[in-house]
Amino acid sequence: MATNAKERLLSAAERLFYEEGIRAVGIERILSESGVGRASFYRHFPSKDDVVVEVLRRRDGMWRAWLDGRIEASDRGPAELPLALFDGLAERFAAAEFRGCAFINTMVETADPESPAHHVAAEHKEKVIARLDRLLTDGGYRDHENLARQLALLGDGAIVTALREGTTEAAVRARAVATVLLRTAERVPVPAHADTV
Amino acid sequence: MATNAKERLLSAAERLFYEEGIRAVGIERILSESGVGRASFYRHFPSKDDVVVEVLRRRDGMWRAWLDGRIEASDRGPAELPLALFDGLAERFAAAEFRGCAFINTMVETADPESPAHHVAAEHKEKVIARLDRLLTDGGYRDHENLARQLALLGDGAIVTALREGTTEAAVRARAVATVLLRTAERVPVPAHADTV
DNA sequence: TCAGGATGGTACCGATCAGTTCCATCTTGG
DNA sequence: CCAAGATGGAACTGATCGGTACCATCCTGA
Repeated sequence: MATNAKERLLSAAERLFYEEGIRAVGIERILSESGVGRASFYRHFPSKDDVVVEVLRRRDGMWRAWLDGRIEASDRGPAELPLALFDGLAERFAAAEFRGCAFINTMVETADPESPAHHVAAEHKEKVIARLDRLLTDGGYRDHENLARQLALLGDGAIVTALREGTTEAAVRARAVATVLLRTAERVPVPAHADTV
Repeated sequence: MATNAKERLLSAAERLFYEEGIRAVGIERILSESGVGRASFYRHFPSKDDVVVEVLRRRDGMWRAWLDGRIEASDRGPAELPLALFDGLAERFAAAEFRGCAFINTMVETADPESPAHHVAAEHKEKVIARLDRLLTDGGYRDHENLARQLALLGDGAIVTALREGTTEAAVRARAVATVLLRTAERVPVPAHADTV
């Protein structure tokens, strides 16, 4: 192989889909920007829809690995570690290429909730919520599942708000709400060296 | 005029754009579903983009009128009247045709932040925030502008969450967060017959 | 060295896109 | 009652869509 055409296709498609939208990007664009021939494209993917799904799967993995990295790198204590999500979002919003959440965007663009792309996007969010749930459980929060879903809702709200405003303010705003939420939440008594929010 | 072709065009376009997305709906669909001739379409609108903008303007007016109605019809006291937003969202999420927020969807579909459609969508959100701000001011909240933006962020988060989940739960979740937010917010002392959150 | 597989390029397909033009018809105001 | 304007229908444009077929070339493993 010349230099892994499939990989070049996926990375070009991922960037273009995110920056301009799935429907807005034609096969031609993906081919020219990746330098891959038309025939090679259809040797690797049966159709454009399959590329969309595979791009989303990749991005799901990358995104959650990024979140894990932000959690590990955070100097917050266990009780306020969930706020690392919003610390990370603030960075993302500042990026020049920020164009919202690829998964929300996909669900908006792909109206059909039964489409494979919609499912992958929905599954991504559930995985993120599961991660937050673990974080909150470790932080000693009683109603961790409900809290996880509230934090995820706040995160998504921040993302669409940042897309509209074009600034990072939404992350700070959402984090402030999350902080109030965690402060007022019930926690189970932790045995030793407990830290507070 | 046969029976106001322009009105039929706009209402058909509004429904189709919302249900299936702007890019996904071609002129042909709008024509066949509205029963308007092709030539008549271009007599009323220079291009499809102009229809998009006018549809959004209409929807902006309708949406905020609906919000005002929900506020007026609410039996909540001044301090918790802002929660009427989430009461209303719960109803919207339950509707069969619910497909998220037309303005968020437009900003997602229309990648270019300088496009007229994007601007109309962004302005809509600012007007909603201004309405919430007035509500919070009347409710006696000190940091009303910040609170208004936090509630709007919660509302948008609830909408995209509801789009993903397909249930009304997100409205309840967001309202719970909003309730905590209002309960912990500082309020100016009100003279007489003050009511609490 | 040579064969086989992967590759990039191009021509092509039918369908659909937004937009233009022309025309027959219908409605309505004067 | 009739003229003027608004209308719906259809044919057409050039561009682009996703997808197929064919071909010359290049890289690599045996």
